[in-house]
Amino acid sequence: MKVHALGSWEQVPSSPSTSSSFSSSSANDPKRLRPLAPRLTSAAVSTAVATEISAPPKLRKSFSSPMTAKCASIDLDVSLIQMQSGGTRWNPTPEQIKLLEALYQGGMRTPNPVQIERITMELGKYGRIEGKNVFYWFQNHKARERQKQKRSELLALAASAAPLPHPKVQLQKEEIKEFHGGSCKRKCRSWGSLELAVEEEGPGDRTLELFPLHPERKQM
Amino acid sequence: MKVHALGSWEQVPSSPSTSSSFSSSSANDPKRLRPLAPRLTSAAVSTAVATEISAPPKLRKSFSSPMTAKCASIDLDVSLIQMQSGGTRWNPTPEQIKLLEALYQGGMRTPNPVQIERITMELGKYGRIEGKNVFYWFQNHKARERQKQKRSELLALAASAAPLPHPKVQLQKEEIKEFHGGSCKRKCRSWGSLELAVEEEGPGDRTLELFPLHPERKQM
DNA sequence: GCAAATTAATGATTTATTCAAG
DNA sequence: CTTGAATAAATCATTAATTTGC
Repeated sequence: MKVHALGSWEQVPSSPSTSSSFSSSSANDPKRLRPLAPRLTSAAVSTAVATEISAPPKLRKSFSSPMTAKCASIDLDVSLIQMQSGGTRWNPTPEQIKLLEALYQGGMRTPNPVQIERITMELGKYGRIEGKNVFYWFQNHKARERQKQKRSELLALAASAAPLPHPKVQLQKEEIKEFHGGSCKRKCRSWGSLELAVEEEGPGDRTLELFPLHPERKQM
Repeated sequence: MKVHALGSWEQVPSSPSTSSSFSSSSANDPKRLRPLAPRLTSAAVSTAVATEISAPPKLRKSFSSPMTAKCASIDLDVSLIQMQSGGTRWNPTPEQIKLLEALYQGGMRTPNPVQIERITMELGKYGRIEGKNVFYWFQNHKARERQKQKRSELLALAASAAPLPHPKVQLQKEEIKEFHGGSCKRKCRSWGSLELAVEEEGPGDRTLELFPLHPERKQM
């Protein structure tokens, strides 16, 4: 068995089983393409999810342990298998989230590899999880907490120093919700026309630059 | 994919939240300050390396030393040596750079794991190199070429005193949809740039994501 | 009630910035 | 100053929530 050790990103398998990982290139080429397989129906999804949660160690074997390769040539196959087996993204269980948040609360922000491994193992008790999920969780959580902080600061600022009837502040959805005191739960589409001169819409809106040069070359 | 390994997680508390090892880590969250990275002691390094976990999103193969072309147990030693030797960063030889630039010139931007491995092997003939070096090189080169491009565009613009080449207009959701005619749903961000418009590669190309090698530097 | 349609939340990727060695 | 390395910010994409029309 070879084990390469530790090289930078490599993880050392305790058994010869894995390693390849290249496969992880989960979504390989069809990067942006809509999944060939039509989206699962909600029923199917529910079932799948439920099953998965209740029986973590079972599903998707190929996804979690592609045993092959250490040679590039095989990776392709692995990728295919992996894709077919329906690689779904990690969906944290309440227990997992609880623990992660506790750690974050405790001050953890960017756990090192050793810490990540420990956390992964601990969380593995509650459901399938990988180190990268933990890593990503901290990255995202940290970033989003920052955003929240920044926004609330802005909000406070706009509120305190607002001689203007309609402060020109770009509010985020959550803030708008907050602002309206929860009386208007959603229906964001119409929020823009409420008393607040908020013109922001859904998450799909963005500032775009016109004149795409070769849009057809991207994705398709 | 998966694996885990070495980490010995002795004594697994059933109530993780109290695990001292967890919270102990990064108690500080220096917002912007980047702590001086104290040089790791060899002992620390060994430990870190030995338990490196990494489940980097993509790239997981052992992109390590050149000399272990096919797999090997030597990787460990090389890594250690490299790290212990004062953590010198990769210093590309002229031959290596020449080849990399040739590849870039040929259109390569974000080589996939397989490609990276091949490149690493090839470049290994001229000097020590790891997959991550190749990865970083492409990332940086791409980014810096972009900066250069942007700067020169700005200069040209200032010189000609011409109006903005790409007027930014805030489109509404519906307009965006209409504008794109549904052929390209998203991914509009880089359209404004000439260079970027053509940079995309074939369907087989994948991007690699890095896993922080020494996150502990932030925390200590 | 229910299932399609919408919207919000968030996992995963990519790009921009920053740090610091040489 | 150049550039390898690393992190943060922005973005993309999928899943869960919620709403809506029947």
